[in-house]
Amino acid sequence: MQQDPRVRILSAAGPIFAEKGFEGATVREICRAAGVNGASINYYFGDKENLYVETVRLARQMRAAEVPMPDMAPDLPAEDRLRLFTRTMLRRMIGAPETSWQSRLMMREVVQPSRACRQMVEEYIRPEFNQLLRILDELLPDDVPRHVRQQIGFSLVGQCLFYRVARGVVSMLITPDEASESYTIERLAEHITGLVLASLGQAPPVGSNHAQESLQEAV
Amino acid sequence: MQQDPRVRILSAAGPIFAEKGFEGATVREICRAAGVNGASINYYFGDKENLYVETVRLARQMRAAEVPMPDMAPDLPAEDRLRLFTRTMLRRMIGAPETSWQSRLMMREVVQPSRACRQMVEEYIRPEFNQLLRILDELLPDDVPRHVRQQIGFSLVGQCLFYRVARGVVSMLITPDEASESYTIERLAEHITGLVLASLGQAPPVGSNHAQESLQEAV
Amino acid sequence: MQQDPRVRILSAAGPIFAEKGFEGATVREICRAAGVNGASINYYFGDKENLYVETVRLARQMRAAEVPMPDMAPDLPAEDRLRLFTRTMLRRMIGAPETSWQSRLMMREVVQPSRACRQMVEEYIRPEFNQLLRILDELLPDDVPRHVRQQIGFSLVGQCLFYRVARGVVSMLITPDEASESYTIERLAEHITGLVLASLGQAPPVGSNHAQESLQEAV
Amino acid sequence: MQQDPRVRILSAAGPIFAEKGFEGATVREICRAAGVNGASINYYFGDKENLYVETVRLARQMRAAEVPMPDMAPDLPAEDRLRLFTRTMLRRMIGAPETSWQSRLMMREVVQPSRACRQMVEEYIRPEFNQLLRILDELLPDDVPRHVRQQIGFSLVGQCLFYRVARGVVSMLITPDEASESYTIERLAEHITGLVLASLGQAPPVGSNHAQESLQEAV
DNA sequence: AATGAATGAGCCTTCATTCAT
DNA sequence: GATGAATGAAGGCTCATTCAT
Repeated sequence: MQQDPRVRILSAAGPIFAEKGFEGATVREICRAAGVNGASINYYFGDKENLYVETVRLARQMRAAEVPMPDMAPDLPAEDRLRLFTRTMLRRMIGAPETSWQSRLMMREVVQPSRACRQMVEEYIRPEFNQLLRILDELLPDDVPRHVRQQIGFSLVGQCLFYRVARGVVSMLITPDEASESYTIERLAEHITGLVLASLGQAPPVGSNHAQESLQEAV
Repeated sequence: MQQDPRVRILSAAGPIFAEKGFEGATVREICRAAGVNGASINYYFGDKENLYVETVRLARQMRAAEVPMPDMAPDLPAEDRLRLFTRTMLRRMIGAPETSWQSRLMMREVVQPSRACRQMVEEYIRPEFNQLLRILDELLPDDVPRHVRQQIGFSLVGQCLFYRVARGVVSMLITPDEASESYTIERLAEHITGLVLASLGQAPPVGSNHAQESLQEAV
Repeated sequence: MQQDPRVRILSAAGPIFAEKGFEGATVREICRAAGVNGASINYYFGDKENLYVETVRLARQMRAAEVPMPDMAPDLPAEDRLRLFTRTMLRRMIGAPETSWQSRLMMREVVQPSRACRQMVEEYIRPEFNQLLRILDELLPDDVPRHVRQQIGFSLVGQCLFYRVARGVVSMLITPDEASESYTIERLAEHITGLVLASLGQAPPVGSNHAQESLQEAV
Repeated sequence: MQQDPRVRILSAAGPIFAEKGFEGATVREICRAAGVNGASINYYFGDKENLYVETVRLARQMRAAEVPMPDMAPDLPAEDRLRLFTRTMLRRMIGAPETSWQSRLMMREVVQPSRACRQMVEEYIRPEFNQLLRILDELLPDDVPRHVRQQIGFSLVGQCLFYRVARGVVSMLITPDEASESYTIERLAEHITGLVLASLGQAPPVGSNHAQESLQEAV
């Protein structure tokens, strides 16, 4: 199928590193899954750590390509752009379980940064965080200091990240019914965006529109 | 010094497991650090995994003991109790760097649950999450559905967790000056509590009081 | 029950050594089975090897006591005494599976002699072999040389031993029905005694009386 | 010298397993004796047990190759074929002391069967036992039941086996002079064959021809 | 006298890596 | 360029034994 051994190795390494971590994964296992010779990793990537870094890079690229941050028309209201941003983040975090190894692997890097982290931050996280800050700029008065804008951004990102990072714990704290009913990407995006906008005075308080929510659902 | 070998092993294992994870840590390394015989782990704990579980348990106990959730007077306004809750969480997350292995280890369990996670959730996380929900009950109308209350709770917890989980990434996105100036536990607690309360309509919008903030700082 | 720890250890060690051999058995296992402290073996017997030697000695003593070579009235025909001898050997070898650990352990010593073997030969095997030789003396002309008498004795003993030593192989070569039907102690004793006596001209040829056998069975 | 590491390992493992058994032997020891890396056994054989099974298989093959059961001309009298059979068995058991590890190892399997035993029985022992039964068929009336034929076969095999299995004990019961004089392979084969044939009525009683024996010896 | 705690040596196995081809 | 064979180092764990009490 895929004939470039480099790509085959990377594709095989991704899910394995994501599931077992750098230490837990073995080169043998990866080589077997990739259908290549046991010495190939050292041949193509030098050593295991280098392969790991490259795999993280690939994960980032695939994630950005598969779930790109949508082009946001400049005339779109900032509230809607914030909603789009949140929904995209959540999609990356908890959507598409069959390819979720990418976000899972990147999560590992965020939680325990290795050599692969710096690059991921500079080429992926910082640009998108700046994009988020630009959206917030339109929702905030000009004299709000920089660190406050950052922290609001972190608040939004943190809420999204939570459902990826603490997935296991969340599933212990809620019922399966609640999970399938109220913890979908759409619902969570709505909640998080609504909470942040409400905190900025740009939306009604959270909890005040539950009746309407129910009403909407009924429609 | 410490004479109980069990305790010495656990104390030595904590930072090592926290830093390198279960797979990355070796029993030899832990034994050397604890100054005990190489067979002691198997003697006292049966095997490595059991030691790991016990270490996670100890981490939870130490964390809960060092930074206990303060007793909250029933007559204290719910806003203040929410502020206390947030501040305590943040203290546990990012305070006391010399003992931060406990939270780091627990973070690992949250991110990648093992056998040790279930117990941690039941004995530590769920009770405190319920405490948070009770505080929110007082801040929300009665007809707000359960899942909304949960999600508001997760929003608050997620923001706190973020500064622990994404600590490395945050430090790449902000300057050291910003970190020491505006990312203290107090400031972050104020921000997060303010954001959540504002989103509930119980506090002025975030960003609206920056002038007062600057004023206070000047004093 | 048994209060002498030495005896308890020996009784526990017997079946374990018999089943797993010296290397395969562990002192922990023996101590647990005996219900004594893990250091008891070293305390009472010095080391594991010494315990093994003592266990072999005990096995010999128990075997001789439980299945003693019957007193043979001097007026009993030599043929009958030979039959008795053979039956006793077979009983020790393959009878009473619940207590057969003794013969099993002694078998190990015969096959791979250790320090415990010499004594077992002198105090147990040689006297009984001499007893066998005296029976044969009565069945053989005076001028048969000593080595022939020995070899006839070895032939008889070897046939008995075979069903213990090669028990596993025999059970693969015959059917379970054959085993329970024709490989009982009685049948085998009859066969072996008959074969030896026939070879000495003191009994009809083996295979010549099968009709009578069947006849007897029918009765 | 020998360049195939597999063969070197097997050759080194044979004597060690034969002497110390599966448990007693260590892979380190075998690797050192074979002059190969300590990981080679796992590399070539998977694990220690597999090496053991392969070593037993090799022992069987070498033994069969070194002392093959001779082709027996169909016109050769059954008595002579029985004599040949016995002599070959004894040669394998106690001949060629310098390569006796093969028979010793096989003895271990007979006495305490492991996973390697079944194969040894099916590919080696059963075919030759059947060969023996066919010889006996010619010496016995047709109406002798199957189990009697088997037991006569076991009687012959058991006598041969005895001198291997109980080698140590035999050497304690007889004098060195007797051993070198009357316990040679030839003499023992003659004795055992003679005893079995006599028991079938196909030869003069054992002990009746001692004079002729002495006479023959004198020639 | 007898034992619970503790230990050093050694076990088999797996690992990422190297090297001759 | 690419690989199958082979390896040194280290892994977790079990063992018989010791020693202070």
